[in-house]
Amino acid sequence: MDKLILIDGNNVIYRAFFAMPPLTNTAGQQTNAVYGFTTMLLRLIEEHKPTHLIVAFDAGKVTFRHEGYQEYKGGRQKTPPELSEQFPLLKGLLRDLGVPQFEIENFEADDIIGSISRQADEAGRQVMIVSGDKDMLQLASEHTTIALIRKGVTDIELYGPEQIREKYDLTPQQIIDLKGLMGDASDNIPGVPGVGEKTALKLLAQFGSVEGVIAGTGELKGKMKEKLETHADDAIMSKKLATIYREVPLTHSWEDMAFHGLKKDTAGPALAKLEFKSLLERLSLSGSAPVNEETAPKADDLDIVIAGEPELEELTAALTDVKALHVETSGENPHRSEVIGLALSTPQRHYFVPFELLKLSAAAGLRDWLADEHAPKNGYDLHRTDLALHWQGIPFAGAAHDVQLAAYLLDPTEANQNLSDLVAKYRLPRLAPDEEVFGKGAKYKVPELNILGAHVTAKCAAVLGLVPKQEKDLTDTAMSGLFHDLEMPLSRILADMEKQGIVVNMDGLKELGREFESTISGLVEQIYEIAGTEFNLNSTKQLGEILFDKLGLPVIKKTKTGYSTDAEVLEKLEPYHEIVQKILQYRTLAKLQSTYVEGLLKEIAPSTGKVHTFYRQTIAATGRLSSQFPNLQNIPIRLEEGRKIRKVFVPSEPGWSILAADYSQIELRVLAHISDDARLKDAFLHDMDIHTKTAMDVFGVPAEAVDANMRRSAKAVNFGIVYGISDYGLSQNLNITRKEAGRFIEQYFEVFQGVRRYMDEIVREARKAGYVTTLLERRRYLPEINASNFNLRSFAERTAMNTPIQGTAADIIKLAMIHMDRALFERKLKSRMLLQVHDELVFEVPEDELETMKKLVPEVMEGALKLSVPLKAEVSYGSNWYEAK
DNA sequence: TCATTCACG
DNA sequence: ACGTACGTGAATGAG
Repeated sequence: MDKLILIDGNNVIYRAFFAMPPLTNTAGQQTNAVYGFTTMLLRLIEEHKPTHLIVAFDAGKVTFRHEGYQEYKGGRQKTPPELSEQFPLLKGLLRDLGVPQFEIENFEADDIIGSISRQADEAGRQVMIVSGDKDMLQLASEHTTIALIRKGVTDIELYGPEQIREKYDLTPQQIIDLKGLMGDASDNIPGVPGVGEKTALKLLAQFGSVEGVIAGTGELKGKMKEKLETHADDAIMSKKLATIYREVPLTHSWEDMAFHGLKKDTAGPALAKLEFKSLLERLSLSGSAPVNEETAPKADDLDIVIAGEPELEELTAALTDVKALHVETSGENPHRSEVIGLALSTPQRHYFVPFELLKLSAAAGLRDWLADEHAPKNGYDLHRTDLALHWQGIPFAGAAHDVQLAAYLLDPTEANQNLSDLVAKYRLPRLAPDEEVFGKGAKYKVPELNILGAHVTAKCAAVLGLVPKQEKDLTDTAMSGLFHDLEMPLSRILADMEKQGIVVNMDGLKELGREFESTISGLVEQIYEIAGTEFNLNSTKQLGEILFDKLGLPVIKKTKTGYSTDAEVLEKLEPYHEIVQKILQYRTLAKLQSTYVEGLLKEIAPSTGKVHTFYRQTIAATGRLSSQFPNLQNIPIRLEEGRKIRKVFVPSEPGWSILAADYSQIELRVLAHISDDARLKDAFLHDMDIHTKTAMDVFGVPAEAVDANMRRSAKAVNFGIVYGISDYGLSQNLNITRKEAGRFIEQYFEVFQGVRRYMDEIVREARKAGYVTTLLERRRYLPEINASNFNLRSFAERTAMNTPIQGTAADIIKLAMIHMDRALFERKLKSRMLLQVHDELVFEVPEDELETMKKLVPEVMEGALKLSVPLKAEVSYGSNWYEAK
């Protein structure tokens, strides 16, 4: 049998507040009303075992009652702040207990209860209404009992229609008439002056209702008759005000009110947080959820201190207890960010420190803590934090657990791992997304202090909740070592490299720009002349019209939006028209000019004369880094014109050199290791030219018979193998038919059978486990590996083949960077690591360290990880990056 | 904001 | 039959 309990939340918490002694928790927050409410609630649940349960709250300042009577509830005292502070605590606790709560804008709790009970009544359901308000008695019926709270919170008296008749000799409906006559001082309902409970009951016994009394005043006499006649209207209005509105539009269903028992997993921590130890024991939850330092604080009941100068002292004393830090910064580029403020979370309290405060001498202790590498910090994107603080002159060290970085390892393909998404993923209390608080794009605006402080502390508290959960997940997925010993240490090294930056010779770059400019303008002129018209050369649409409509060149390829005009298409069109080659040249130079000359000039920091890139450690699904603002991982090298750009990257001190070292064929060496292919391993053990060797084996010819074309094909096949080969892809790359490409692949696998075995095995493994891993256990999930859609599945299969290779190579160079950083430190070398380009490390080196570094760098890189084939690193140096080739 | 193109490993 | 090579970031035009 269903049983619904409806609790008048506002009324009960109010009574609890006055009934309980002023209990406070260790943080000084008063919790007596919440405690009293909870005691009553738990008792109700135990005794009555409801299947459905609702706590209703008032919502909105103006209720429909005010529309008729301005003074309604006007006489009521303002809610004491000690009580209003406890509302969010109660609401948060109810959520964690698993008790549904309703609020409906502009209606009071009793109207919600009246309306729900009417519907339940009509459905013949058993209902119990809990309140301290006698008005509720009007809702009693055959199925509905009213539990009136008398004294304290647990002393309740049950009223059905029967009990109401016994006590008052009235029907439930007549309760309204009773109030209409006697009024209610607490609600400022006037009633009839001089009529109290006794008189009212007597009158109702005689006339039945307010209307009956008014109609029957003729039968009365003296003072009573006079009062009733002059206040007849008041009585009618009072009755109206006392009538509970039972037609509130309800959007909630019966299922929404279902109560499935206390949510043990969240109830324990929530009660522990409020320090309700006796309730914990009563529910025997204390064992399952001890007061836990890492327990996530609830977003809406944080104990927040917005620090001003006086609070800095308390905060400084609390620093040893800080479990999380969040520094709020603006903008995408951390080298140009403003620091808005920072939040610190201790298990008890959360502090928000506006940035201005951090610069005061009173904040010296806090700054020392920030700079202390032995003071561990948990946070979100601490790498960014480090940089933003650095440029404000505040050193940062001691990153221990970065939740963004951990989330990346746990699922590197999950895009946009912002804090509020992470919090939702781990089912922690909701955290407002930044856009909600700051606005997006051009509308970005820092809100007023209280909103800002609440949000930034909520982010910090979210970190606090995420850390233990992620640590467990990292351990469960065998990535704890990868996280703590590789990615976390690397993030500090990256920050150092970025702060250091690399000098760009501005004059040299401008000169290069002028050279490009003169060639470009010449080309543009010629192209317009040949085309017979001027148009926007950068518009693929306009260019397509010129080439294919006006000049009638054959359409090779189409895009979603029209003609394709990419380099591959243009190269095929070259024989048809002289304009094509000029367009290709223009494209090359325009790219260099806009991206590398103009783009790079914009990124030179005036204060340092350097470019400071930002390596992102949480973007690439394979574990590689990416580089932004500017991207220094795609500086031209393949074509001589573009390669000249590298001449402007120079050492920061006179007499120093740029030294670059790159891994030779690292991906194919990794493949040799993980596939354990005998021939491939043999080739690397003898340090052969791998593409020539592949050509020899695939075509079955001796070394001297391998011509340039054969080597080119073999090279393409090797690339294809690393990418997860398909005949179609190879045919595109080599410009041959799919059949021919297929034959190449088949021949390759005939010779390199270990590679074939690996490719089959890794796909099978991915299908079974749902993910693939690198040598260092870096993981990538491939949910589409079992898709029925051919394209999706094929893509996932190629990814399964490629990720362990590309990812292991990424692991290796990351290890090398950590070893290199350590080596430079231990040997007290002045040389600096500046850049990483996937398989290459770039340093600036003083003259007297050149010989040391020429040996040390390749040694460290080659020794980063022991494989079954040797790793090989080649070093070169010069007066700039171009010369280091 | 999306699509196209092109720079890199 | 299906119709793409793997991983990135920046500039530009179009809607």
